[in-house]
Amino acid sequence: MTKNLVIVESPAKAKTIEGFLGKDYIVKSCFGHIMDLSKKDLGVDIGNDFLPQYIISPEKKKVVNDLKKQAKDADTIWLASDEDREGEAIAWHLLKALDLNEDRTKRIVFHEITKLAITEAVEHPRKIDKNLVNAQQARRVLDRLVGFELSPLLWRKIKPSLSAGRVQSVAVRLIVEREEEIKSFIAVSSYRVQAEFHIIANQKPVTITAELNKRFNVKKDALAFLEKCKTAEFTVEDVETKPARKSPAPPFTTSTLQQEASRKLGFSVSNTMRIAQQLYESGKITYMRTDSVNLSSLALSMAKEEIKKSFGEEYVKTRNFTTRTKGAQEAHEAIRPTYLNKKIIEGDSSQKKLYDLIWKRTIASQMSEAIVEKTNVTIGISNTAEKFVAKGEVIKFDGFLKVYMESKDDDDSDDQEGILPPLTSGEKLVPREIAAQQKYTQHAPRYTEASLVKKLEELGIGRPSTYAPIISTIQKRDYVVREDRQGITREYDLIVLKGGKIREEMKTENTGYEKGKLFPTDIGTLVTSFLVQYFTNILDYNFTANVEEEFDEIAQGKQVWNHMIRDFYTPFHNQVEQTMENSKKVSGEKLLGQDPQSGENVYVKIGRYGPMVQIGVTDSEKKPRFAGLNKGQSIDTISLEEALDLFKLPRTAGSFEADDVIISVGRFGPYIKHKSKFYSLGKNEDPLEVSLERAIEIIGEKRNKEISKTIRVFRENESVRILNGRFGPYISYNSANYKIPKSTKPEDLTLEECMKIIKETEPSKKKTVKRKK
DNA sequence: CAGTGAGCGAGCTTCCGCTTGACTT
Repeated sequence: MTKNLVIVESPAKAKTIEGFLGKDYIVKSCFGHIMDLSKKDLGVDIGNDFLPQYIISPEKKKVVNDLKKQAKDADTIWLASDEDREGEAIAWHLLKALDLNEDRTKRIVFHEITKLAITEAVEHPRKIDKNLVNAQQARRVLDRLVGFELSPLLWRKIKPSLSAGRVQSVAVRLIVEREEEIKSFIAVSSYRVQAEFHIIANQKPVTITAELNKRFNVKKDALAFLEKCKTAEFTVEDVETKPARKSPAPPFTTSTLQQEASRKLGFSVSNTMRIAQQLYESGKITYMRTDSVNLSSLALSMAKEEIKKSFGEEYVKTRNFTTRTKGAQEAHEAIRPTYLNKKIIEGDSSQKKLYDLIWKRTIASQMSEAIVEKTNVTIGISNTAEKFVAKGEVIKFDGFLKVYMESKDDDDSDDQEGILPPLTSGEKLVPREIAAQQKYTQHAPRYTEASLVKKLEELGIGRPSTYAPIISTIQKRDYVVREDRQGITREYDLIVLKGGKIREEMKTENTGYEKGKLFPTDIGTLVTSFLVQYFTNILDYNFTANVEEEFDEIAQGKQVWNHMIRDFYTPFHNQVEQTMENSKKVSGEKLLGQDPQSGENVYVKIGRYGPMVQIGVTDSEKKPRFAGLNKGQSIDTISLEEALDLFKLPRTAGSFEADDVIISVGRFGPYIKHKSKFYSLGKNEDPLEVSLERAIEIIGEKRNKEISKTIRVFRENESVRILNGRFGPYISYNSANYKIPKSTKPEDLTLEECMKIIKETEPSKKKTVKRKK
């Protein structure tokens, strides 16, 4: 009989801890939350003081039953879920779901997985903190009420299946408003003047680049300035050097890891988390969902050791970072390598890269500051008051920079500050070239997945475990798309003074090119403007921060959780009802123009299935015609001509093998239909232009592919085929697929054997293909 | 997988935060 059962949230953690505790302890995991609000109705009994209707989550039934059995055999049950609001609730749910006796149940917490931390935790058990549990209930109930009252409102007023919530709606709002800001942005230009001076230092020619301390708004002024420069003398007026220090960034949290992996490695947020999970499960890094920048004392001493060994004593400077993040709960350590003396790990290339990043960041965080010397040289111009300024930076001691430097989001800073040669006051300089370049102001950057996470974290919205899911939810709901967009070329002036002559040039640059950025869709924009209009309070960027303060008061026992919920819900529910009654259905309808053929109005709007064009009106005798917008089109930007083009499909390209070849665009893009078979059209094919010849070619290509993937067909029964697919050979029969046992060679199968496999195999439960349409 | 958008109107959709597997044919 086991004396002690310890329950933690993560199975990987369970494995490690079991090693620390010895044979009297068995450690199991509950895989996160085991109970949740019922999904039928609201799951909250409004009339009964907001009593939550908990059920054991269906996918956790097995886990709970297993734990129940283990608990029966144990003398003492140790609830060791994480030390935060959600963890406390998990402990409480375990108590309830496992039907535990409170006298032999103990609650323990630790935020480092070290033997010392765990044995200490076991020595200091406590009771479940009911206040903290109540704070979690308030959080959970509030989210449910907001989500399950706002979403149905959207179904009625905009379109079915839409969703809204405390977190996702604000995330979308950020992207929508950034786009609006960009749309109304007007780039203004000014002329930046740079001079190149050549001097001889240590018998070597060196170029110094200096920038004028003033920009000219108009070309005329830039020209006038260069004209003056023709005859001017340039003198070094001042050389100022001052030392500066640079400090390393704190160790990784989930959010900063996602940002750096995106900037330095180009990983998407979900990719980063998947790889981090693999590293965690194989024991290479600590837990990857954390908001803490704290390192354990063990980690600090390991870092010290490693830095001393690899770089020398003078590079060591251990420090404790404190979090500045709103609402951080710090149940875990920062993300770090488990063993800091392990510089390189086994694994695939992405694992190696991510590990390397984590190792460097962790080590650098415990290294000395870098000492730099900054130099500012002011160069006077004899016939005008403006000055040229040259900036230099010299690293005197590299410190942590030896290992790691954090990247910035805007990496297009073109002022490279290098080393300046020694200059003295009064020294005369001769310019080799002075150039005035027309520079345009930039709009605020669009969000990337990672910079959105950064912003959400700043606002205290979302948690380490939810950043990646938020990003995918708002894309799944079609509120936001992640895309690359082509830029446009723009002309700019370049005026160069060289050899006593001024030359003017018109040059072009590419601007506005976007890679992997988040753009709002028509639906995202419409839903956001609806919610902002009627639920300004919920969509407020500070809403989460404000309710978090109240949750904290509940956790401290200063407020009763369902009172807080009542104070929120009463006006909120009233708002919902008012909106349901008073607001009209919104579709974002816009009149594009008239159809030249019929003279009828052409509208674009959001329909039941998304953005569409409509010719004519519904209440006229003639039925209106409809067409859905294609991918990449927007009701905001589509032209009348493009809209009318959508009605040219489907079209018949001609006849092939006595059947029509029909070309159209469906949910998955443009396609060819022939003999009730579908053939996708590639990116480079225009469905309006594709000829019959090309269509036949595409049909032929697909047929050839089919043949090459066929391993065997039976003449006696052509509906049974052995095919080669993504996951290896399989049997296809009546549009259902069957696995081939590993022991048999697919090419040797007889028809009888195939039929036997088909009969014996349970028709595999069809994956519920419920998709957003 | 692949045009659907009223008319009649069933029954469905939805939140956030904890955790990993299942196993694609």
